[in-house]
Amino acid sequence: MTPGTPEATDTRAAHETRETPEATDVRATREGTEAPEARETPRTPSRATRRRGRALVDAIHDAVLRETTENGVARLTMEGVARRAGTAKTSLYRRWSTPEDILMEALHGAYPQEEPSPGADDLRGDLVAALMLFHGLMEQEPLGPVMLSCVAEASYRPEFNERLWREVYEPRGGRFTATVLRYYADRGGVDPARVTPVTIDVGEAMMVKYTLDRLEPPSPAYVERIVDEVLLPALGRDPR
Amino acid sequence: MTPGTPEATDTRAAHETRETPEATDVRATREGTEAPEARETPRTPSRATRRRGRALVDAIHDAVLRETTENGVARLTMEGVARRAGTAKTSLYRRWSTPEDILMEALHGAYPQEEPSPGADDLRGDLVAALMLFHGLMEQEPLGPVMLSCVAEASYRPEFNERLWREVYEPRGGRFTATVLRYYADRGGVDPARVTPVTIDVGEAMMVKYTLDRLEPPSPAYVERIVDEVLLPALGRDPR
DNA sequence: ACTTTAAGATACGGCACCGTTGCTTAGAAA
DNA sequence: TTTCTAAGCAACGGTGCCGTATCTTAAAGT
Repeated sequence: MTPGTPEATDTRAAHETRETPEATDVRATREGTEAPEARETPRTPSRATRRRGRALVDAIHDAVLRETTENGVARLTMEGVARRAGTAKTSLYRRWSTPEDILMEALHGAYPQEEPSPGADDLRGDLVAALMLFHGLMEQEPLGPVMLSCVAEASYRPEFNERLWREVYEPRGGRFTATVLRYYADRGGVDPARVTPVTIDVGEAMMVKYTLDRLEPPSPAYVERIVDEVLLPALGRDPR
Repeated sequence: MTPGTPEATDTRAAHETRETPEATDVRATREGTEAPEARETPRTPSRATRRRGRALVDAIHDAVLRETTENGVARLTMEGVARRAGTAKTSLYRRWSTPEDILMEALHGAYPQEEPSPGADDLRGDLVAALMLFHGLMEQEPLGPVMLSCVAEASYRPEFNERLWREVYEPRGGRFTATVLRYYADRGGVDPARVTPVTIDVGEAMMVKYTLDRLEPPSPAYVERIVDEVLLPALGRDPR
């Protein structure tokens, strides 16, 4: 207990007074250092309680997602995530070795696993519902922006793209209009020959393009227009 | 053959021996420094000739585009561009203040300004031609990958997105199927009521989605399928 | 109550990039 | 040729992140 230490902040004082073998000279260095002060990322203050296990991991997942929406995948750093989560870098490195590992895990957990459940005999209604499911995904904070950023990153990093498919998309289903199209094709509501890679993709393609251009998902009315003006005609069921 | 190898130091030697007012001590420091050795970015060797004006700017434009294809917009740095262009940071700061400024200028210059020129009376052929124009854009190195990376960056940076539209897309035309659709709508080949934001966008949307998913543009055959299976039906001209 | 485990705080050397400065020198203009 | 302009080189102090190490301490397990 070296006496005479400035009382500083309570928590810090505890560390300042720790005794090391070569206490004297080392402490001299330490007293010279100033408080680091304001950084870029919001610093979550050290809390009274200390989180462990799931609670901590959840907080970190949340932090990595928010970091990504604000800075993008490419600018993710361990320090940033730690700062945002209000934890120590050490706790991150204990479980993961890169920020992207954390992101993948967070995405896997946050990605919704609902599938569209076509029913009745309402092709149009089921298509709209399927696209609205996709819509909900892109609209929901922070998942929507994060997914956009991931798509962006994936566009010039094949390994990242692969990982995204393997660790997020595929394990989580994520077939939207495809489910509906196959359902009706099997039951004669749609000509199976019309269910092609092109027609399967066109609904989501329109949603993605719209969102990339305007930086926000289309309105529900626009989603219906996609179905009426493109999807149904492509299925040979032009409403006009 | 690798640039930056020790014996390439001839040019540097000239600077080592330069005489400064306080020559002695300053040079002492310098002699202590080692050659920087291999960096991340390919270092273009200092050439015999010294480029100026357009030639230099062109080289820098080229460098920024290649940097972007490899690292993405988010990881652009002045040092990286300078290294790649084989020039000095000083020369960059003389003209631009951020790597993105350079990128915008390079894109503006590199973006093709052709417009589809619909002719004859061949709606299908003109649509395919228009999409193939777009296809050529995405396929051509380094423009395609760069545009993808820009789309990615734009997805979480509204100012960047705005700038892209203002400084690249809009001044360079870049209407593809839209031009064709309006042409035929004016001449009765297509019902004007069918030319909507949705139908105008769907061709490009499919191209973009395909490229984002697979990291390469679709084949010409696939482009034709887009026209046959989606675009024409949406225009009320289902080939079946 | 005591022990074990995991979270947290702090520091460290290293590195890449920042934006700037002082200077040399090649190329173009006079 | 000489003069002027712009390109190039090297260095600087500063910052942010890297990955690791050391030590303290709260929380969970016994």
